[in-house]
Amino acid sequence: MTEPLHPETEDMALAQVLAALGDETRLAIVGMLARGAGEPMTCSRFLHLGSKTGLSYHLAKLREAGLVRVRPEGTKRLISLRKADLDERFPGLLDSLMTADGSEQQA
Amino acid sequence: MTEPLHPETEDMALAQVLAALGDETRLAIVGMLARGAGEPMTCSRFLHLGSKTGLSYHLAKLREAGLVRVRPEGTKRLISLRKADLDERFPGLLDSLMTADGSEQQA
DNA sequence: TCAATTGTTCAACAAATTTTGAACAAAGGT
DNA sequence: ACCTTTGTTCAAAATTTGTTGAACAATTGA
Repeated sequence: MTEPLHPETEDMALAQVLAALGDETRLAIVGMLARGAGEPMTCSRFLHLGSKTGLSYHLAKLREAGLVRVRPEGTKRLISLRKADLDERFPGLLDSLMTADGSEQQA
Repeated sequence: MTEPLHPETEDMALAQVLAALGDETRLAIVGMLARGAGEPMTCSRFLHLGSKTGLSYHLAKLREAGLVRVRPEGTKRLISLRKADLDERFPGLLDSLMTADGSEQQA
């Protein structure tokens, strides 16, 4: 099992980030992480959103786009939102997304 | 030829908007419109981005997501960014996207 | 009326994405 | 050593997305 690869902050591509977010499952994952006050979550926290295999796939998409960081910790993987990096690369984007996402939850 | 359909502002779905933007061609179209100071553009203005048919497809995606308004004018179609509607529905999103897109152009 | 301009629609195709299940890998606990 | 937990990898199948070219529709101008 090889170390998970993450793009450098400056290598994040806008279209790739938006494509990664343009999926209900992945948007829900990011929403949970954003509401989680920066605390990393294990993959199993997202199991209600899909199958084990499906989540592995979606989390890889998010990681490759630069949205999340994955840190192996024993047999688990700790997933965290790359908030500081995203704010640096795309100022204001994450905040506006979370505001928008929050207003959708109500409806 | 039936009138183009547009979602109401409150019916715009975040994931659909992001999916529409998660494509280089469509992101380029929106970028041009955003830099165009609100002036509507005809489809032919985007011809350097792809074929006539392809643009028709991509513009429909943008229209269905709520990003652009399409107004038939004679034999042409005037395309405009729904900036006010987007700012109302997703405050700050468009601005952060255009800032980010601008900073990508340089690289 | 005829031709040119502007853009859409359709069907076929190609390509990328997503889902599924089985098998595997690494670490921890007993 | 064995079993459990946690998550990945692989290949196949299903689905969605994007592209192409031919035909069409509406408007404009000569």
